[in-house]
Amino acid sequence: MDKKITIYDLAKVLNVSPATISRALNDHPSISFSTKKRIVSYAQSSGYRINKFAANLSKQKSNTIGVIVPKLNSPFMSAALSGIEKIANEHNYNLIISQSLESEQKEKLNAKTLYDSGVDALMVSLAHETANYEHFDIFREQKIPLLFFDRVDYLPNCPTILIDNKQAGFDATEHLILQGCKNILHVSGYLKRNVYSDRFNGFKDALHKHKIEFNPYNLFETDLDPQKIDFVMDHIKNAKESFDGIFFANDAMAVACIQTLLKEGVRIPEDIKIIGFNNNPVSEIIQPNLSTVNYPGYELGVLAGQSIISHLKGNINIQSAESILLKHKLIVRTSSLKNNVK
Amino acid sequence: MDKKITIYDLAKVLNVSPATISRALNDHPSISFSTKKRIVSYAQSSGYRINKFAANLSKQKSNTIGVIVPKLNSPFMSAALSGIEKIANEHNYNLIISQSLESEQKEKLNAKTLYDSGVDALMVSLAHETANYEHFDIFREQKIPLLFFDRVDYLPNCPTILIDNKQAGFDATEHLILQGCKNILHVSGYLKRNVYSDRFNGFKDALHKHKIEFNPYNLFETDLDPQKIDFVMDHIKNAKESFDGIFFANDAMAVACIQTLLKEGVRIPEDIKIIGFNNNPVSEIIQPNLSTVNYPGYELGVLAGQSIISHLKGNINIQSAESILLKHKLIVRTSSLKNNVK
DNA sequence: ACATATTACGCAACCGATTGCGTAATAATA
DNA sequence: TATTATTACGCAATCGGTTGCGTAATATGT
Repeated sequence: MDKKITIYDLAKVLNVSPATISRALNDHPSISFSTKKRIVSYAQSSGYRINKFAANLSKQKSNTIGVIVPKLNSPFMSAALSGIEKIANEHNYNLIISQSLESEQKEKLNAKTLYDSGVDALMVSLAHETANYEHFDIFREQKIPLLFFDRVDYLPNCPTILIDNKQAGFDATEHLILQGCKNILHVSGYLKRNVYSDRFNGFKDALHKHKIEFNPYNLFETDLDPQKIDFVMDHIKNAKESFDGIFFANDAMAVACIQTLLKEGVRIPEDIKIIGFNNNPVSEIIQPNLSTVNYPGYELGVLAGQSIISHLKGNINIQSAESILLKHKLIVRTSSLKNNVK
Repeated sequence: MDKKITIYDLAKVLNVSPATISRALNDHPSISFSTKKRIVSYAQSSGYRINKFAANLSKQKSNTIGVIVPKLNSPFMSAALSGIEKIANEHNYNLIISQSLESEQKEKLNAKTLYDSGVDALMVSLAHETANYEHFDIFREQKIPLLFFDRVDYLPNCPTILIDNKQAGFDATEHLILQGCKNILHVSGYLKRNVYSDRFNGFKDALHKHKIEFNPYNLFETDLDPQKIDFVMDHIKNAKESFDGIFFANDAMAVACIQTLLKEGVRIPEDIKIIGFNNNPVSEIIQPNLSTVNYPGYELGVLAGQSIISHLKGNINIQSAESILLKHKLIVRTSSLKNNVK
């Protein structure tokens, strides 16, 4: 119905210049209170809406933050995104979310698109595949804040937000050892990614601390797709010395394994003790309840959001350019317990 | 380092007008093939990047789709968003995602913000609270495509994408009846929302078809927060005639209930048969496995994305302005079976 | 060879808000 | 009262593409 109304229309009606309108609407100090009120109230009643396209062009910023994640639909990632969105929303930033679907090429394309879209900042959780980081150069050249969360790498001046995966891997492994495990299998994700290599390193450290030898067959690298649990099962069955404990790099895989093992008559935790990672909702449902490591997705998202916002608002203290490590927490349930007591 | 380079810079170097640059880069037919090639290749090598702010302003469109959902972090919603993102991405649209957190006020604010941001279309899944729809008027006035998915209402010319909740509710209920249930409780969400009222109506229809009387205590309205399972338990215990079947409007609540009932010594499905809704991953994990209704989130997202894109591209056949009902599917597992056989 | 059609591009207005600089009007100071 | 400082606003350039209209150059038709 009504045509779009601009500050020029307002200016004409109110007998002031468009500049005054713009300043009044932005609460600029050099406009008197009375005209400010007059302008603002008329703008309201007339149904004026700012044209962000024009504002963005002249200010060269968009109040938009870009996010690239591997997949939207995982409990962890959607929790993280939820936290990010909450903070962004509170600070009047829009969130453009895109998925790399674990493909480096898509990640590169998304980065280009988001750059072209003029995002004021970019938050990334890396795809499994991603091996080089040239697609982020342009952001760094243009001084567009760039932050990594969860699946990170360490580029100069790029904050990272994640938990201490190495320590968490250590804790999980040591827990199994303290429950009596002597021959532990670690089912890992792609070791190229920090989150998995760190967990693996924690795993090795724990073995080392407790003078348990690490053999290549104690590690099984996967894509963590529970559909492919059979590969893991084969590895377990073909072990020279049967495993008495398994540390999974995520819960989904652990759950799939528990179900398969139970079906085959293996007792958990009596025969094999199992611990997962992430504290996925299913870990509390599966019988026996799955021990795991809590990975606070929502809180991580909130912190990541706050960090990027404070960058954008210019509160760049030295700290905020550093890594933030969130506290993880070992959650011991029955799947890993020596004496199956509550 | 390098300043931003514009089409004016290119024009100067290549001795053509900015208009020609623009047309060449947009593959406009009135530019000869040879100059097109010259311009495009030079633009490439010079590192030129379009300024979308300017392009958006002059074209008055942004290649951006806005999405408002109640919560990002639910298995269903993140699956739907994943599907939407995939389609949008394939068609070079950006997705701005925001959460209403079940608050009507936030939904209104988000709608305003997205409008101001100049989204080319809006996709909405309504908050529990939302009772009036004025915040969408501006979209309809400006002919900005508006689509509802899952939690919908029927505004003129607004496509809706969802499953046939009434039929699904009917199927779930009839299944319980056919398994021998005579006194079924329906634990519903807020009945203001279509998805829940439809399921409830299906519930009633099934009772009616099988000549089972419906009493007010056969319905229990909740916010479906599994934390508040105690209210449901109270209702169950205080029933005059004890229930022999429960139809939950979502799986999370059903699972919480199963766990509580089992703890109290109630046998499932022998004493009470239970069916959920959504086919949440936990439904396959819980013991006994939870019967449920499959609600294909990802597919729904894909369809919603395709529908909105086809609107935007102008392929507006009459069909695409209509509702789309996806196929649901009853998934029978052990939690509802008369004879507990596989 | 002359009229007409087509091709290939340039001109300049336009999208709508922002902002540095300048200045008239009013207030404060000497 | 004359002078300086403040206040409150207007002017006009700017952000960087897009696009309707006009036209010179070349091609086509008779």
